[in-house]
Amino acid sequence: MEAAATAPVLSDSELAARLQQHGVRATAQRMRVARILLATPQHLFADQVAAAVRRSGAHVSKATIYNTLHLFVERGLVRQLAVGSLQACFDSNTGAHYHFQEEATGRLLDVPLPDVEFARLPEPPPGMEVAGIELVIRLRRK
Amino acid sequence: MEAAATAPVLSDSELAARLQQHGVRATAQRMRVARILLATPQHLFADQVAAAVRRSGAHVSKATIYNTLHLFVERGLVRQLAVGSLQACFDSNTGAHYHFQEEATGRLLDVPLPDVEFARLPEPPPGMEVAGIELVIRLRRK
DNA sequence: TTTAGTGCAAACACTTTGCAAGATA
DNA sequence: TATCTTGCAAAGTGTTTGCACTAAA
Repeated sequence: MEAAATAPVLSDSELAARLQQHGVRATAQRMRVARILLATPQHLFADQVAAAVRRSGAHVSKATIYNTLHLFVERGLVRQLAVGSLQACFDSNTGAHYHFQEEATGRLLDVPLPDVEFARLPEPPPGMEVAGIELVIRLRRK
Repeated sequence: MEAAATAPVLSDSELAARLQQHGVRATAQRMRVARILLATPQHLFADQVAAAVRRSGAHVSKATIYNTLHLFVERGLVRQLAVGSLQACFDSNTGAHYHFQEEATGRLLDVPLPDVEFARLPEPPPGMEVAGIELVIRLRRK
């Protein structure tokens, strides 16, 4: 087992504190989303968040799911990714990191920042600077 | 000027040959799409292809645009990218390469393969191997 | 009591599909 | 002729919006 080191599970009060730190009021619905997405590092599509909330016994409307996810993105609680599928994917690991992606399933796995090192990177065009680097290593079954 | 080296413009007969080489029959509609997308390296959304075709004086239906683009992808004439926006982007540079992306506009620029070099890459999970590496360097105005 | 948040349904944008008509080998 | 290709319109997805209702500061 190595999960303990990489998947801290946050309690409700820790989650509420986290929302407040980011200027997000901890309403009941937002807490339900936070429990799914923020309590542990996750990569989920909006509909997966909705399904997980429903599975947990509550109902949160589609509009509120999207409102909440966008608010979380805006306040830096979550990062929005564009990977392969045409759905928006929400990543609750907000630290800098990269991804593996299984070709067959689309599933994402985190790659910690120090596992990648660049020996050379291109010069940005004049007047531009690097704002971030997105790296996806696509995987296939051997 | 350096465009000449990186943006070869293909003639109709060269385009037709290219389609045939990939087992794609060169119908009138497919040639119209090929002229837009394949004659020169491009990153275009489906609707941009449709608009460009229309602008060139012809009409090709939405269904045929999509049919053609998917056929091109399937036959390796074009690569489909998922970048930022939730639209499918079609890249007629099929060689291995990476991308710059301007944050503000979403515009893509090619980064030639040799401009990036990795000093370290993560070990794929057991049973998996690397199928490809997607790298997007996001740019902002300095 | 004033502002912020929620939920429904309708609207939207992009993509795919079914099928009849047309083009090609 | 048999097959492939096209185009229209309709249906599907995923996402966003308008607006009345509710909850919170």
